[in-house]
Amino acid sequence: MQKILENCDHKSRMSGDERRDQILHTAMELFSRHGFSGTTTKMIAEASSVSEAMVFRHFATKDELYGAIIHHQACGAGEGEGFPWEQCPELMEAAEQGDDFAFFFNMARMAMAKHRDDIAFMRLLMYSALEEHDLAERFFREFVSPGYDFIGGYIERRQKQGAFREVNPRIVVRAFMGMLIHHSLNNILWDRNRRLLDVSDDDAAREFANLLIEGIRK
Amino acid sequence: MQKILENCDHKSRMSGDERRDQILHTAMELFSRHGFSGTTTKMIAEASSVSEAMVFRHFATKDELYGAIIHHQACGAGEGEGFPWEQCPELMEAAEQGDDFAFFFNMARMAMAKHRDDIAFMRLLMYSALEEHDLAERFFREFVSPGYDFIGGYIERRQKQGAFREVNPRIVVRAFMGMLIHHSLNNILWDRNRRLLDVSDDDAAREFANLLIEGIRK
DNA sequence: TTCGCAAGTAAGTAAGCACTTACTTAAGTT
DNA sequence: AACTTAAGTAAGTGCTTACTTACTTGCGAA
Repeated sequence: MQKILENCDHKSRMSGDERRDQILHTAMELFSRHGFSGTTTKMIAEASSVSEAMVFRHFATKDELYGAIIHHQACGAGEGEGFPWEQCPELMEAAEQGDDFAFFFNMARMAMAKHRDDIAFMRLLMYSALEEHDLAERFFREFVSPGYDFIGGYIERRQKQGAFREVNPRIVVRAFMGMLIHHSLNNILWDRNRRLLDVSDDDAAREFANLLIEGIRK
Repeated sequence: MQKILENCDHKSRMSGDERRDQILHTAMELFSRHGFSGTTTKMIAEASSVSEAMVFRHFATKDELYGAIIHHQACGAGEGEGFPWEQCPELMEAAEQGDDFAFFFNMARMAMAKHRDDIAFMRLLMYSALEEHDLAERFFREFVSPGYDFIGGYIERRQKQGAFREVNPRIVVRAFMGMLIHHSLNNILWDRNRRLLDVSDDDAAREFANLLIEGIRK
C-alpha cells in the first residue's frame, strides 16, 4: 500500500543522511513561515511524511533542529566559498577600476536577486531577529558587518581619489543597504502585489545606484 | 495581606475599563516581544497581576485580545487626529515653500523619533507582517500608502518646478523610506549596541536628507 | 447597614505540546 | 537463508495550552 505513494517525489525509505536533509529543509520552510514557536514538531513530521519519532531521532530537541538550520544556512550563505560579492566578477572589476555605477548597480542587483530567490531565508532571518535567536547575530557578524566594510572601504577610497564628497562612509552604506533591503522586504512582506511600487529589480537597482552616486558626488 | 502590595504601581482592584486597558497594554508589550504564538495567556495574566480568568472575562479569546490591540494601535497610530506629518508644522511649511532640506530632514527626524519611542509597536508590526495578521495590512493601507502619496506628491511638484530631475517619484520615496526604516530597524533589531554605525538620529536624518536631495537635484 | 453586582479567584477540562518507549520492517552482508 | 543494523512506527508520557466553571470578595448606592 506504500508502493502507491512511492513516486510522489519522496521515497518511502531514505538513508539516514537523506532523511536528515529532508527534515532540515522542511523544517526551515515551516520555521520561516510560522516562526519557531508557531511551528510544531508534528507539523514538521507530517510535512516530511515521517513520524515525530523520526524527527527526534535526527535532532534531539526542537532547539537543536533550529540550531542545525542556522548552522546550515550560516555556512551556506555566510562564508561557504567566500562572500557573495567576491563571486561576482563584474562587481570586483568595478571595485578595482572605480566604476561607480557598475559597482553600486551590480551590488544592488546581486543583493536583490539573492533576496528574491531565498525568501524563506529572509523570513527566517527576520523571525530570528525578533525572537533573538543566534541566526540573526551570526548572520550580522559574518555577513553584514564585512559587507559594510567592503562597501564602506570602496567609498573611502573614492573619497581619497576626490570622486566623492566628505561624508561618513558608514552612513552612506546604511542609506544604500536601506534602499535595497527595504525594497526587498516590501516585496516579500508588505506589498506582495506591488500596489505601492511596481518596478523590475533592474530598474530599482539602476535608480538606487544613480541616486547614491549623484548624492555623494563631489 | 493584599494591602502590602497596594502601592506597587497597580491597584489590587480596578474598575472594569481600567483593568481592560491594563491587560491590553501588558499584552501588547508581550506580543511585541515574543510574537503571537510565543506569548501565553498565563504570561499575560501574570504580567497583569490577575488570574487568567480575568483575561478571558475581558477578551473572549486570545485572538480577540490580539485583535483589540490591533484596533487600539491602528486607531492611535493610523489616523487618530490626522497623519503624523500633518502634526508637524515645520514639515508642512517646508512642503508649501519648497524647502527641500527642511522637508526631507524633518520627515526623517519625525519618522525616526516615532520609531525610537515606540519600539514595541515596531516589533509588533514586524511580527504581524511575518505572521500575516491584519495589523500589517491595515497599517500599510492607512498609513504607509498615504505617506507614499504625500512624499511622492512633493517630489512630483518639485520636478514640475524644475528643481528635481526626471525619476519615478515612487522609487525615490522607496529609497528614502528605506534609509529611515532600515536605520531604525538596525538600531532596534540587529545592531542594538551600535557596532556598525553609531550616529545620532539628527546626524543620520541630516545625511539621509542631503543624500536624497543631491541625488535627485537637476 | 445591607445588599446587588461587578471584580476577582481556585481549580478545573480537553486538547495540544515536546519528547520517549517498545516494537516492526526493510536493506545489505556473509 | 540467516543475521545485523539502521529506518521506521504506534502509542504512549507528563506537562502546557487556551479556555471554563463554580465560587468568593469588596465597593457604591439605597
